[in-house]
Amino acid sequence: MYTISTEDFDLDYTLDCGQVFRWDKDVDWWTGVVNNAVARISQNPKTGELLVDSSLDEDFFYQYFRLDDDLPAIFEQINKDEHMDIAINKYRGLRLIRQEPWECLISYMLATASNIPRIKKNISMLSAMFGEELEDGLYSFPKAEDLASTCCDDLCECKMGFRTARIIKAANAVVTGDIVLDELFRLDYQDAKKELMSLEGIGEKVADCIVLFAFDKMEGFPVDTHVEKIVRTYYGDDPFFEGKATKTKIGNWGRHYFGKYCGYAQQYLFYQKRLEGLI
DNA sequence: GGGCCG
DNA sequence: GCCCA
Repeated sequence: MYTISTEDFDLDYTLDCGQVFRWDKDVDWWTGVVNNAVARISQNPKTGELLVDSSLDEDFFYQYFRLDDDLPAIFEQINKDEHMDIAINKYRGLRLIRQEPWECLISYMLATASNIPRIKKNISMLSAMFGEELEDGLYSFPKAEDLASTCCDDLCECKMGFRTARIIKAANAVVTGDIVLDELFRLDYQDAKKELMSLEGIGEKVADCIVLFAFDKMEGFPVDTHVEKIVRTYYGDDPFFEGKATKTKIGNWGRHYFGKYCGYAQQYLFYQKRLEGLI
């Protein structure tokens, strides 16, 4: 057990905002599986200090929770209007998480036409069937090899529907080296996205999520149905749109309007809508 | 624009 | 959401 002191970090917002699917809260403690290890974390509401029970060290969580991001500097960049001002003041401390590329890839492929409870269920079933048991009831996320070598019928137990075949294909692409995930760190935003979109089942939105959450591309601005509604409601008359604000136009607008940290802007708007609806 | 799997 | 018609 050890502590990590933090500033501008809210554990609840960060783990609850819908970017990660393997954490659950029980009273004051969040339990999750990350990097093949179990972690239990609670936050002192007064001091912001984290209490951590895990074999993973302080440096790991510093990276994982992006405590290296200068949040005040990021807010200064994205705080373009009263809507963002309200969101960042209300949910201050929400941070993006640096996810593991492989798990993030599969998680967001599963997110297609789904919802957070179901995505969580799918991933937990996937881990229980193909991962390693770390503690009773807690399993590591399966390796690409584990999923590539299974037959469709076994994977169907995980209730992933039409996503099943895509998951197997993606696992095979990773195992054969058809796509090398670590290489994507070296590519810029556009190229990394293009590479991901060569996989079946990955379009604009999913690719944006993956480059933003796993590959450090803060220009990712995923436009799902919620972000589309938010932007149309708050910013739909922006001259940039020249008419109807389509999803692709909204993505380009977000990158342009909020600048290089637009991924943070997207997450604050997204979380606010999930909790409050359109206001 | 409709089908896809729960 | 993605994909294909």
